[in-house]
Amino acid sequence: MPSNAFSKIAPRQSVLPVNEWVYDTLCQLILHGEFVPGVTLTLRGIAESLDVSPMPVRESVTRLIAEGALEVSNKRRITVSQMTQKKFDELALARLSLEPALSALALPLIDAERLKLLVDVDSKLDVAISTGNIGNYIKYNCQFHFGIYEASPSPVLLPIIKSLWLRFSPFYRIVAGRAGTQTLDDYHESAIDAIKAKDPDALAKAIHKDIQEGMEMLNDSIGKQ
Amino acid sequence: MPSNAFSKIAPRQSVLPVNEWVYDTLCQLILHGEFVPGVTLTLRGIAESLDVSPMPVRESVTRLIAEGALEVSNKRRITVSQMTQKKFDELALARLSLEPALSALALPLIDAERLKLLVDVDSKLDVAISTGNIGNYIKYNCQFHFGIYEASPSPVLLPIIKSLWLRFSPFYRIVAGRAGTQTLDDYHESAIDAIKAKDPDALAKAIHKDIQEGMEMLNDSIGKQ
DNA sequence: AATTGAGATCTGTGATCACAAAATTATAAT
DNA sequence: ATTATAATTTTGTGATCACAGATCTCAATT
Repeated sequence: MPSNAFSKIAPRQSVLPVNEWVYDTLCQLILHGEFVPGVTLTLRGIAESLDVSPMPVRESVTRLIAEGALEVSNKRRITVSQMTQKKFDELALARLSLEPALSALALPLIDAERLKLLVDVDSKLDVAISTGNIGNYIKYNCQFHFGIYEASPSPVLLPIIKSLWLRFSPFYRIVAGRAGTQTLDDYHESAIDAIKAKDPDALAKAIHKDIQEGMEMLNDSIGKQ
Repeated sequence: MPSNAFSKIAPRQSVLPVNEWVYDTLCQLILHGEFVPGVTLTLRGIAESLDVSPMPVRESVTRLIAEGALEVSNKRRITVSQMTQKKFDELALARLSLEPALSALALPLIDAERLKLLVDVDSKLDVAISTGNIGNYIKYNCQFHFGIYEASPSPVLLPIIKSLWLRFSPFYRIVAGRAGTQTLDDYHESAIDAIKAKDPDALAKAIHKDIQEGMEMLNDSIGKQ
């Protein structure tokens, strides 16, 4: 029997093509930190866990490898990407270069409804911090950032930024899980203020600071995974 | 009979896995401007042109779609990505943010041999400009830039930058082909000078200017493809 | 000449099989 | 008990088939 990658996945209901549903599901699992860096996955194992045939899994995994979320090891074994100092530095550089810029582009497209959503997500994030719920912290932090970015239907920047998140999220989860939420802070307030003030530069700066603080916190833990 | 995507491809000799050979081949064709934006491709057509089975083509095309080089249209038809103003602006932003930075990172790793190669490629590029050989211009311009970037084995920045090039290269070829080489300039000299002087900031600035000039030249042609 | 529509063909997606290389387990030898 | 070796299973890759939806062909009709 093929090794099980995970279990207890919500069954497919949507009318999306199977491979897209598989891809989205795997993305969510990765972004929310459900995959441990270094763990090896198998096509048949994922297929069984998701109750689909190996074929659409193969296509999704190929995509995720292209996006750097998964890696194919030495002798063709699929693994969840591990963090290295070099990768980390480049991820930080790319995030700091692109995410503040996209925030500024997206700001004019954030309407009242989306702002409300962001405020709501941020309050849930505060709850997650104070109650020590790492899983929710990861999830709501992701939702907050992409809640801003996705206001702009960016055909280039958004997929690239998503690929950056796919790369560091597994590592993020491990580190945050070990350190606990007491080391985490919420730098999103100034971002919300900037959105309310409709000030793109201020938003870019707030996101920049948020990323920098977060990545600095992570930086000490590289190699100690 | 399936439609032929192209013809006259060098047969496979290498010992790479078939899918990687197919991927590399398609990348080169795209980067060198052999694919016309908007053209639809078919898995079976590519497979026949490359004399391989459809399976490895499928995998390669999936990768290229994930990287934005190809697109799957409205009703699942594979096409070479077309340029839009929004895409173009984001590509320019991303290139200007990442490529100068990677240049600076790579500079300390450029040895004498690589410098010699860069000088050589640049002189070939000058010949291509003066003789009006667009194809060679595209090729050597690509080789010059990646000749710098690849000095640093960057696990994150390099693949992302490659994906940026895959997205604009088909468009680049069309525009350059219509305008002719008389509108093209060679801004690589100051980059070479900066490398010789081992001055990362100067190299970053030179690459920045090179990208800016090139993208500005392209900007007027959007939508007139 | 332009339009329509039925039949044929092509295309992406998913399923299944085959296979060699790798990994795991079982067995034997010291 | 530990190591060496043989047998078995698992895994990614490639090939082939099935199929529904899209596309194309081309004659019939207006």
